[in-house]
Amino acid sequence: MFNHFVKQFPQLQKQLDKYAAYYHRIEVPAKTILLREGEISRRAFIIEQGSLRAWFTNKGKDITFQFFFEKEGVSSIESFRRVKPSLYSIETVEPCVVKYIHKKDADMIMKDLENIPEIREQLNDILLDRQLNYMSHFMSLIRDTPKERYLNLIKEKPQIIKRIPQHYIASYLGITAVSLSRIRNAILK
Amino acid sequence: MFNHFVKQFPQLQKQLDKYAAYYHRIEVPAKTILLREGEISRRAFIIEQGSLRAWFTNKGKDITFQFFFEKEGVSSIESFRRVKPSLYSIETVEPCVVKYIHKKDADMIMKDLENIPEIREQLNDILLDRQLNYMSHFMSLIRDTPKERYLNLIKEKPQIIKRIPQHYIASYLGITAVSLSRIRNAILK
DNA sequence: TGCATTTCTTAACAATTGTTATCGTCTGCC
DNA sequence: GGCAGACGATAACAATTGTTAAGAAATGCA
Repeated sequence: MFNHFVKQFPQLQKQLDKYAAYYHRIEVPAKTILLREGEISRRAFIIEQGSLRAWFTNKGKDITFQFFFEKEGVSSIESFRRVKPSLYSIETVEPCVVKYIHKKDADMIMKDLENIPEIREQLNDILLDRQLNYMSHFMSLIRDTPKERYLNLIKEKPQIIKRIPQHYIASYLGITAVSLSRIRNAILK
Repeated sequence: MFNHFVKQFPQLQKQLDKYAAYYHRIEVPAKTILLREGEISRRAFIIEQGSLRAWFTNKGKDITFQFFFEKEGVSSIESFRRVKPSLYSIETVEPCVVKYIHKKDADMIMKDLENIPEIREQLNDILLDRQLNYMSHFMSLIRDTPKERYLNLIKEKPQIIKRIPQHYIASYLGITAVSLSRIRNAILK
């Protein structure tokens, strides 16, 4: 909920704005961990300014699997909704201004919103969108080579290329930083 | 909806059973295409017996990205719900007995069910489960080597290893059939 | 400005995977 | 039973990616 598709639904956004008083606003430097892997998420975030990444550790290396930018909502959804330890950390990449809401307030708001059938439908649409989003990522990973995925990223999400350090992008593509550097070199011909 | 998580929700299953009359039952041989890539999905399926795969073509090769077995629900969800051309085909792997429901009937049933808050919550849970499922697949693809993914498949989904031809499994793992054969050989030591 | 840290590139070599082709085995079916 | 097609293993070679290391370039901050 409150995820990065919210911005596509102005009507829903309007509803959420009614609850603006429940949001807290903080400014944090780069590399600030907002949620640590293994902890239970008790806050959901919206980015006002800056960028975040979601990452986890595996065999001593950290692997980034998602990036977030302005106006996007961020939470460890399974941890937030189901009150379980998060499988990953959420950390600022750039210095950020973020707003957050506590779980108890979010739950209350959701109870309100779910009584409005129209809003309910939009929330369902958001859930479906997220699912299709992950599905299409998954399909791309088994279909495309790393070079194709990188070219695709340049076309589809240029802000990632411009604003995110390359070694984070490398793990997002499923390769090493060295390999991504070689791919970039090969693209220049 | 009606997906492979339904079986985890007996109460929901009970509700769906009330509408059993809307389901049609068919027996089809192996390699029968139930939905063709590019077509609009007008039916949702439940497998009574047998196995299915979801696949698409890319550069002349076909890539399988999901398998389904008994009691699981199968549909091209974005095509079925949003009335858009499907991004992939759905095809039997083994000879199957499947039940299906027409979209107009499914829509009607959903309208009924959504009025029951308890059921609504379970449907939401199902959507969230699917999302987490794809997310965890995605994380595994950028985290693990093909060999690790294959070993994981043996442990987590042995029915895939036992019942699905190897070259389908290979594309599901994001590698070629030759490479999977080599990995199997290496595992034997 | 200057320094420490982070980020990126490149090289050399090892390991893995892709490609193409061949061959043996299995399977379903008439 | 016999046949055609599907399936899987293997070989040889090309291409890609991983690993480790070193150094250059960029960045942030005191």
